Amino acid sequence: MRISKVNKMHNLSKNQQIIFDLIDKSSEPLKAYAILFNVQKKGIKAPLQVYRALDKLVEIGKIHKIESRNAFIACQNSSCQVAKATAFSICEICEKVTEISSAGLSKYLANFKDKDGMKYSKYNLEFFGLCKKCR
Amino acid sequence: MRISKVNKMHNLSKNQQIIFDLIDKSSEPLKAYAILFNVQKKGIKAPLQVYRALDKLVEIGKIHKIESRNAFIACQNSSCQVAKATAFSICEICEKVTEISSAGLSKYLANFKDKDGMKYSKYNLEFFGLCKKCR
DNA sequence: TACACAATGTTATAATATAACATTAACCTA
DNA sequence: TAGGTTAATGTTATATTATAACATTGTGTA
Repeated sequence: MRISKVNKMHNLSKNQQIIFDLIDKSSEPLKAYAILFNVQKKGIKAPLQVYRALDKLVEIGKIHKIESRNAFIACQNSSCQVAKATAFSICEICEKVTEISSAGLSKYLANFKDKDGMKYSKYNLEFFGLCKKCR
Repeated sequence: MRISKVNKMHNLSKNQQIIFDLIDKSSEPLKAYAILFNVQKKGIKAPLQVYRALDKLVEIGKIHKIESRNAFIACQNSSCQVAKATAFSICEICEKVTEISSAGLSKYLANFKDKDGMKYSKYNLEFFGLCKKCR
């Protein structure tokens, strides 16, 4: 069965798949050079190969970048197709990161208008605090 | 009149003041090495001098870091003493950044609880879209 | 004065990310 | 299925962002 253009799946390329698998099975966000180190045995030798795969994976929403940490985490939200509305909680002690999926929050932010009545197409929110274990 | 310990003002040091002034008069967020270039004539020669001043200024809430851009902007919100609750709008074309001060938004986020009932002490929110001019 | 702490100065280096260019693979369509 | 198009890859070099380590100086206060 052919995949139609409209519903086109994001079939990952070789490098993209290797890097996604690594991030997906990681229990914590991974940094680009940690990824590089881990995939060198699979033939990915250069930073640029990693960054290109990361860029694509972010673009299609399979992973997200935690901006305050320069690290990447797999999308936890099965319905998230594009990286356009993301929220995370970050523990300042153990650095555990969790993707927040709250219908209320995302609705509130998607509808938020600034003073000029401006709405935004995209957002990223990072909460900081202490996780249950670290309190 | 002496300044009491409790109400201590943040008297900026020489380097902190130089760097704050530069950021404060800038119409756009500044990157660390752009700052370095600009203050070399004032005797600040090394990246570390810049980063140390930036760290302190962020800590006391005089400036904020725009995480997605690795750039720094002066706090627009006169009541903001600490960098614990920040929100910005970022134009994806002209890169104009504005600090959002919305009582509704900050109240909503300050009171936001995740699925486990967890509240957070701090957050950073970045909205992306097109500014008035760029639409 | 002298103690404590914050800030500075300096050199070196670590960590994060992109430029530029050549090549190969995958996909579509005529 | 040939040929054009785009995405992905490989590779070397380099740009950008940030911190380590250590010595010194300034500042407030007991």
